[in-house]
Amino acid sequence: MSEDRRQAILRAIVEGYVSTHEPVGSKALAQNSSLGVSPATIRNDMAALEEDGLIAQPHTSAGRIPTDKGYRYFVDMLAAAAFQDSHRRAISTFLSDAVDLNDVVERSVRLLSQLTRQVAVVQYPSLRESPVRRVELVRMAPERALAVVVSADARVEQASLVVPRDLADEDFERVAREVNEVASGLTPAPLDRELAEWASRHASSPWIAELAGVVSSAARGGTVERVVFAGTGNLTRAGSDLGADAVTSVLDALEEQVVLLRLLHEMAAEGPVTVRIGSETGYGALAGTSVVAAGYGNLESPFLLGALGPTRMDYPGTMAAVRAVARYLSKVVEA
Amino acid sequence: MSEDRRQAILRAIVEGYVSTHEPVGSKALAQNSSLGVSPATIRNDMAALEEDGLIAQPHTSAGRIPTDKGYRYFVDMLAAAAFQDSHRRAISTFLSDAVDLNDVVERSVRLLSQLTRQVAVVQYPSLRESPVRRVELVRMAPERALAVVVSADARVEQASLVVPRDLADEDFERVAREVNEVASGLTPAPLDRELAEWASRHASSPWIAELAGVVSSAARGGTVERVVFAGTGNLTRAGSDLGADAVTSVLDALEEQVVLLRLLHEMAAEGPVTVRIGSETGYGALAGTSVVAAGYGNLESPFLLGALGPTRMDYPGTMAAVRAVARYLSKVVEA
DNA sequence: GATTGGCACTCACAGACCGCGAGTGCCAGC
DNA sequence: GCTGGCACTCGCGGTCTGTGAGTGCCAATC
Repeated sequence: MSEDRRQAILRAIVEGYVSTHEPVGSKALAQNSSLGVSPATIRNDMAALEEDGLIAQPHTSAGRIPTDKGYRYFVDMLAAAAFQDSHRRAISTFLSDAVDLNDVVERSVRLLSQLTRQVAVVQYPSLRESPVRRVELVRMAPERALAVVVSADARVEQASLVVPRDLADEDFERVAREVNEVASGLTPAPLDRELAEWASRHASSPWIAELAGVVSSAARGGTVERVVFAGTGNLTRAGSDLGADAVTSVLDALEEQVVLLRLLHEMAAEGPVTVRIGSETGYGALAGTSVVAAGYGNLESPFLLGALGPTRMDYPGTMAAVRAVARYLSKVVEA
Repeated sequence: MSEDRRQAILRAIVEGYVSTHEPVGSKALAQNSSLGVSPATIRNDMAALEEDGLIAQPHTSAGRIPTDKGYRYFVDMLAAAAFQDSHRRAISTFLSDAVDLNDVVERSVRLLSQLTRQVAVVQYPSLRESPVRRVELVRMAPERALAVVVSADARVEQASLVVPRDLADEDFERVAREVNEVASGLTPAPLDRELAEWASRHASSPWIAELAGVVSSAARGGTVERVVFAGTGNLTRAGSDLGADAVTSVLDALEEQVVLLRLLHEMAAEGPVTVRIGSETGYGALAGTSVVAAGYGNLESPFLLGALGPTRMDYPGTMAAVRAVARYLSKVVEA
């Protein structure tokens, strides 16, 4: 029993099940695929594959379907997925006339969801290393102010802070001018130092320390990590395996964002394009769904993107699309 | 056959069906509701109601369920829905510690989706009438620049424009200073005049006219109308009548945004809290779903919010929640 | 030893059948 | 105009059965 043939059989089962959504039996396999062996032989190999936990039968007299572990094996043995030329063309036409960064991100999610026919997720990039261009300080109420940090790459972050109720407007304006003088032109690292030093000169006004902290973190991209989705409709589109409950919990998880971001972070740390299959995600809410993730931008601390769909998904195609969009976004962000 | 009793019967049918999800029959109605008449009488009235197209039976030997028209009648005869005190408390605790406008909006959608157990939609308010505080002009590439307009209420809008490739950086900076001098402190109406006048003084540089236009429209809140959702998971949560197809098309419509915004606009024009039931929405994709919408903010040209769910929804409760959140947002925005 | 054909077995699925009961429409009587 | 009574309808859930795809095992073959 050659190890090669078993791999071929597993591959055929995965591909068959992905395309037909039905358990695949030994006979059908012998006919359709070009293995050149009889059903009985295939059955023997299938028994071995089942022993290894790579495939399973939904019920006794049915064909086999891949388990999570089987998909994993399949994904790992994928050499390099062919990337359709149509994809490449779609990317350029779809994204070429984006006007700004937000637009690029939004078009990218849409595109990714269309290419993969899955739910696409892209994290907004916050270009953390570009210098601060200007800090706007606006007094919203007697004791509340809002800091708007505009960085040189036109990212805008805002954060609110509390100011003393009895602070005179002139003093407020003066501080607003000062913080601009201190912060303008600095990238986050020196910015932190300068702001801390500046705040220490105003030790008598604790709100200035708060302001310094707020500006520092805003310059780093703020504390919030935002993500956008597209293609949530694909979860229920005909052919999705997911039951109503599964869809509900996935939608909830998407809205939650926290869970999703943590998962994507973990995955991006592991390699360029990574796949988590079903239970591998480690989140009960995502049982039955797989996630294909990649990072883009600075590879030290990348921004995240990915596609999410039923375990029975077209892994090669999805991985290729995710990789392609990640590359494109990297180019845009790095430029 | 008193007209009053028929209304009471219709009301009982709607309420019964909404709470049990099952067709309601004459016998059950006679027992549970306090109509004080026999099932036979109710049957007669039911026959009349069916004649009028207000109710229907899914199959011959089943109870009655309301039609879209029946829900409409029910909604129209709702006097004033009692607004639970728990709602009021939820609103204050949930929204009290929002830090800025975006935060308020995001908390509001979440809240609305929780109160109604439906999909909630809120349009981002763009406070169009507040004065411009500052215009940032950033050159992104030799022939591309980005204008960031910060208004006094800390709304931030950005838009990109094309500049001459051979424009010297000094000239660019000078124009950046000028546009600030011209625009700062002006509300949209005078802003338009001043900018147009300023641009006409620079008639030899057509890109300045473009800049003026871009700033004008950004000050008005930009061209994009963004909306946020929450509670999409409620579409598939147990008890939702919607089939997989219906959910798919609703999710698609939500992502589309255009359709949804148009619908909400139409509805907001009609009154404070308006309801579209099933086919009344006029969009095939929303068959089987109803929309409860309201405007908030300036009632001349309000921003929009609403809740969206299966036609079999709790109309009084949903309308009350939508109205309450709209009021709250109005207060925040007007302040 | 790997492969193959044969064979008995299992079991989900679809269709047929059926009884129950909720609900109806109609009618005669109050 | 309301009510009780009654015959009728028909969807739903249950059981039953035949069919066929698919299996596991075994003996024969290469």
